[in-house]
Amino acid sequence: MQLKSLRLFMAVAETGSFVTAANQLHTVQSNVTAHIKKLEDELGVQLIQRAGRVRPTSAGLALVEYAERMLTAHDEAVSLFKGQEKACGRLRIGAMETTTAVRLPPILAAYHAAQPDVDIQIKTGPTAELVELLLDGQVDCVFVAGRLEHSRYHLLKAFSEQLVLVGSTPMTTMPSSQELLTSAFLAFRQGCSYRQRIELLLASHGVNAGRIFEFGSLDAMLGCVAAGMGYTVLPRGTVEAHQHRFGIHTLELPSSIANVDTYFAAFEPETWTPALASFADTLRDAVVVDEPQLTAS
Amino acid sequence: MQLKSLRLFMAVAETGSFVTAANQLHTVQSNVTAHIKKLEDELGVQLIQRAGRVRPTSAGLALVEYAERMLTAHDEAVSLFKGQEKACGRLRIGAMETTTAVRLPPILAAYHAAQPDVDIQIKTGPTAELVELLLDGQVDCVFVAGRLEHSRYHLLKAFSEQLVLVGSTPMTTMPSSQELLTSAFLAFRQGCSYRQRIELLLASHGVNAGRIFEFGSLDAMLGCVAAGMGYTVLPRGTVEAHQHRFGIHTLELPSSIANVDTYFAAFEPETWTPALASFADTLRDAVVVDEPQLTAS
DNA sequence: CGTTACTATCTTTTTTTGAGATAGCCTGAC
DNA sequence: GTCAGGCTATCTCAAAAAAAGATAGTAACG
Repeated sequence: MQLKSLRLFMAVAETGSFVTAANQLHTVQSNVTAHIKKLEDELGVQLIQRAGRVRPTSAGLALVEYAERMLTAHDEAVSLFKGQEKACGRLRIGAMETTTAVRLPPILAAYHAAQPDVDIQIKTGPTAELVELLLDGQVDCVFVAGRLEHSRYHLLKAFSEQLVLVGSTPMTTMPSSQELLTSAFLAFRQGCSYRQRIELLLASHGVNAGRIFEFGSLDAMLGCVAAGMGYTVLPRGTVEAHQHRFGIHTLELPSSIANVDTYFAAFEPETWTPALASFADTLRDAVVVDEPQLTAS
Repeated sequence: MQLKSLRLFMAVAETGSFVTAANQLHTVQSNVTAHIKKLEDELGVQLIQRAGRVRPTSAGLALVEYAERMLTAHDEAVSLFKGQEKACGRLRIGAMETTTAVRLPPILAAYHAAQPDVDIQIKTGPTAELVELLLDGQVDCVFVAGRLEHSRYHLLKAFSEQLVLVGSTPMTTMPSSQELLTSAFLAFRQGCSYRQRIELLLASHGVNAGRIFEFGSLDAMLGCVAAGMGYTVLPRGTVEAHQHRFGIHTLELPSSIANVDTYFAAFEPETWTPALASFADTLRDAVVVDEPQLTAS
């Protein structure tokens, strides 16, 4: 059974004419006869009443319902990839907590305005988990800290973050090694790339990464920092966005530790759905606009 | 886009291997490659990730959902016609009020027991309307009084009915012409073949069919007869089935007027769905069992 | 009774498909 | 690091199928 045959069959059923159906679908009448005959042979039933008026038989009418389902699904699938202008379908994005909270909202808003027919799904997690999700096909693209090693990814530097040390009291200089040793550090759960920076920071001050508490959400973490539970390391933008809600203070870190690039990563563009391709476009536009501001600051 | 290609695509997506997919669908690997490549060309997207593991891309995963819908609809359509043993789908029957009330129930019960997966729909109406429904494709088969003229029908004598005169008082002989002239006759709405019998009966007694009231339902009609509103003519079996509920009495009519055959009519068997074919079988069996009883009585 | 329009059938040409063989590539083991 | 094994892409040839045209037969209409 071929979709082409079903298309012809539906045209005959609707127009009541083999010739008209042939013209509608840009072919000749003998082919319509042949296709319908083949359908009838396959199903072992006469589908079209030829004697007198040309109309679907009982069996034909029964087939119509299924043919409609098949052809509708087919048309939708095609419009998913070949629909002009407006993309549709689904876009699954993986991103870090910090990215999701601060960087993504304006981009998603712009994207949704441009492509209102796309369903957007966000999954958050640390970089390592996100990479797994992408590899596993559970998301279409991810925002991760640092370049991915695999060569078969499409990478785009999306955001440049500056990490700052976050604590509950005002800081002008780096806390002493003693202070660092006795303090707790708060980080996202295993796999968060910022966590590596914390360890790097501690190591540069000759302190072993001892007490690191893991958190699942940004709010919880900042709340605990504000409560004096310890320090954490976060992008400056993220902290600024939350600073009015928590009594927290920041300290600049040396650029070797502070600078973190967030990359947009997906497989090759040839594998992208139009929804994803359009998102990449939106992102590129947003980055171009953002970049000068970042370097200027 | 061909269903065959989608089948292969789904097999590749599920098994993660071109070779395995080829074996599953009894073909060779080069054909799988060709089909998927053609799909990818048509949609302008890479559907399968070949580098490293073979797995569907984002676009491939999006297609999977539509492919499933198409293939499911296809499978259901095929099983509609080629499903072994159990028929499925829908069976739309047209029948007269009297047939529906008395003759059909046991047959439908037997049919439903044999084919539980078939949805049964009954439309009732007078013979002329039923013929229209059948011609119009709104029902798959009908039970009508008398043979249909059109030659391209499949006919089966389903039931032999004996019409009786029904009135509110006990009768031993035919009411007088005077009585008939002053009485009303109750019949189904225009198109009911029994109505012709009433006119035939009146004509045979030299009375013009004057006052004929039309009813839409059997119950209403019998209720009015019982209330002394007038006479009607109905199959004996129908009356007997309702006699305990209404105070009505019957009189045998001359066989030339009394005998009415109810025929099962549908288009040629080649146009039948399995559900309809199975129903015809059930009906044939029921008729064979019933017939001796009818002739014996 | 003839005309017209429609479908079935036959034939030819073109296209597509299926299968086999082979080359290249990646993976995993030693 | 190298080699073997398995996997996919590509090429080729044969077979099958589809498309298009021509023709004949048939039902509807005037």
